Amino acid sequence: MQTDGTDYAGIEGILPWDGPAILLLDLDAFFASVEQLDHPEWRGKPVIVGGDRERRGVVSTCSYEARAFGVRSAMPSVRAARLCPDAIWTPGNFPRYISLSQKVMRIMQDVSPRLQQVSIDEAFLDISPGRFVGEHPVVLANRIRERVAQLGITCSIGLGVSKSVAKVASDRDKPNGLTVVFPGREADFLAPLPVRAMSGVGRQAEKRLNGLGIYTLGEIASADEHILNQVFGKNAAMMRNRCLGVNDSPVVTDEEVKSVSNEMTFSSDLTERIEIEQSVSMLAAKVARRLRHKEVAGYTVGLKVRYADLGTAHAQKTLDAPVDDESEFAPVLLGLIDQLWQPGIHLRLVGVSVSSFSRRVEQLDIFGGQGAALPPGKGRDGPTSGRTRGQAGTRRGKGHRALVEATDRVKDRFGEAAVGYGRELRFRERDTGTIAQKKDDYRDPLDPASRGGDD
DNA sequence: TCTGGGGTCCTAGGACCC
DNA sequence: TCTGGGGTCCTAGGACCC
Repeated sequence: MQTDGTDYAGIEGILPWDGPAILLLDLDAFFASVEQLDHPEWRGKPVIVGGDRERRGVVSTCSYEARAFGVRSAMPSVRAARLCPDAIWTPGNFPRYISLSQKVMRIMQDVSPRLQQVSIDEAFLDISPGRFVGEHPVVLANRIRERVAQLGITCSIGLGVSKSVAKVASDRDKPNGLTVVFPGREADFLAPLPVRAMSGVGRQAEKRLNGLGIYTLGEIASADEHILNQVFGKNAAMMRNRCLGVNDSPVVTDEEVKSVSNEMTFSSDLTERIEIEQSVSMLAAKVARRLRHKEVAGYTVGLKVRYADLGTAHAQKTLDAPVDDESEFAPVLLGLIDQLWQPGIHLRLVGVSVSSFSRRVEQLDIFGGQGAALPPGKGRDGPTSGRTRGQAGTRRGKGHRALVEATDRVKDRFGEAAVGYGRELRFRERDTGTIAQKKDDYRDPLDPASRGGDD
């Protein structure tokens, strides 16, 4: 156990903990650790998850053995391959990661219900002594660490009086570390650390702070107000408080999703309008399917592109009704292409998003759902009427909606590649070449004529 | 070194309304 | 007739996080 400098080992049950106790758990090199757990022959060796050593892409996660060669997350795959030529590369197994992540989250929830999952491998837990929690925070942190270890992976934990202290603490001792900052010791713990150690200080802010002669969190804490305003804008006071270690935002459970997006970088740039339209249609179908899975629909659709020079641009449009069906919003996206692209321009990435999941519909629904602006079919048709699910599709009638839902079910059972509308399928043939190869055993489960004789 | 993919939040200008 | 100011929505871009 690392602490703020005092040797607290062995006295955790004796020294009382005054005030809030927030824990941050971070799974060590999570994806790579799971791969080493599942492939014993990879243990002790450099493993890289993500990317592809020959193609455009970056490292998602790498094992500690690979880090010894200088490989890091977000590093271009080509560079990682040069630094560590003998690494084992794997594309990753996301269903497996999700399942293991859920087990970790359940372990944490056994300790306290006040869990805030930040990402697949990271979560805050409020273990303040009181209503839900009786035991000493350090005892609980150690118990969580032991139970996670029983799953075959390790985690690093930071414990302190606030989320930002816990977060910074969790980074101090990796992997498999526990760093405790006892109440009252926050300022001393944070002061000597470089500005980048604080969450919310990225490359740009670091550069500006350094330019103003500020290098440590302690210097942020004591900087002039106008200096901090210059760098952090309206967040200036919050950042100073974070650097002092005083309480910041609470642990928030059940945060709702605000947007859903998918994007794709192509192995070679897109130059033709038809290719761009096909990619937009394919991404729209993916986003729509995720929206339906989450049972949300959004008013705003967005198109994003990245040019050959890596500059990006966006265009968006807000619709009159929320959408979760690509046949409703893909045409809008196709119309946005002209704002971002002209013949002769090379695109290396295309992205599609849907956001603004709830707005005036709910407000109008409070008064009976009879607003003139609402398309037919909206109103009090059940507990989900306020959530916008299925509303966009009603304009096309029940038959279309039924087809969409049947298609979703087929994809749930047979995978994403099993079904595709014309455009989407042609695009995949062209981009990957894999669908074409698989054509021999391709069966459209919705079309009896193409069904095999195996049932 | 030549940069993925999924997100959240903030800023700032313009349109529009009162 | 040419004007203030506040509020909200929409849009585009960018910083930051994992």
